[in-house]
Amino acid sequence: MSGADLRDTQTRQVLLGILHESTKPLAPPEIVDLCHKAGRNVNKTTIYRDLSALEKAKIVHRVIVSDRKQYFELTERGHHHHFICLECNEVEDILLDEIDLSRQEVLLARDKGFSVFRHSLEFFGLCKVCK
Amino acid sequence: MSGADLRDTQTRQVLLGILHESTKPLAPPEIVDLCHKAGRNVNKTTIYRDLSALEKAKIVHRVIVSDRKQYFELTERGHHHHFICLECNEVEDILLDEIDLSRQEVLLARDKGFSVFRHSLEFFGLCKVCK
DNA sequence: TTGACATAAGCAACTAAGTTGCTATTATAG
DNA sequence: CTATAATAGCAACTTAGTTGCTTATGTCAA
Repeated sequence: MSGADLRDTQTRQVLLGILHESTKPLAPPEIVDLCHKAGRNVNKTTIYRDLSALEKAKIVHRVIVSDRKQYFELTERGHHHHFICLECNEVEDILLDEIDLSRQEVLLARDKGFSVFRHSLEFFGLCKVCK
Repeated sequence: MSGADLRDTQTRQVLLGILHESTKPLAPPEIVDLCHKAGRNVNKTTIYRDLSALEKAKIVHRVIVSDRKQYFELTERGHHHHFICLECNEVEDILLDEIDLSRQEVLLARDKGFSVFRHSLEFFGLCKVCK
């Protein structure tokens, strides 16, 4: 599956279909819900394990955007940042080409001795609808 | 208490003492633990409610830095960013004076119609000890 | 095409964070 | 010192996420 050592199962087809159709990162419980709505009665354990497998295969990656929840989105969507509405908790992708934070990662490695793998930048506030 | 409409209770003294001595944001369960170690057998509900009260009074503020946990730190510490070690989960404060993300907040407001209150920037990787 | 077998899915039980309703306690103004 | 409003504690709950184990299924070789 997608070149990786993964089986092409029905659950994963549904899962990836859902992620493809989504314009924002999704939390595992949301995905479970959407699977049910799509007529596939999947167990949450499966979703967690599938997401981990897909993450390992770099098809999906983890974003930390809000309290107590992990969100996932397609890797192919590329690196970007997020806006989170504090009222409705909607997450919107944000592209900031003017800011190059990878430079900061290099500096952190040099000055602090960290190995920096990734960063995450989120803006919090109210969206058009909620404000 | 501190000008706000808050009582000066023993629990809050201990809580603020702990936050003052910490060089990194702390999660409520950690704070409960530290209270116990400091000889104050406080209930977690109290800590959650106190932190909310202190947040409302702007003495403390919430940072979202990792999966499933909320971290708190003193507001007076000023705005900064974080480095999170993926191995030991330690959080280290980071000051990046070269980057001014408040400009981005203005742009988001103008281009997207968001009211942006704050942002959060985290770098993930391995710390000196773990790598 | 079939069968073996490794991978994946499901189920149940669990951990841990965080919340809520209610009662008991305590800081503080008078 | 007392009244009372704020705070603390307790127990029960919700929800995210995990783990061990059994059952089902996709895939490869014969």
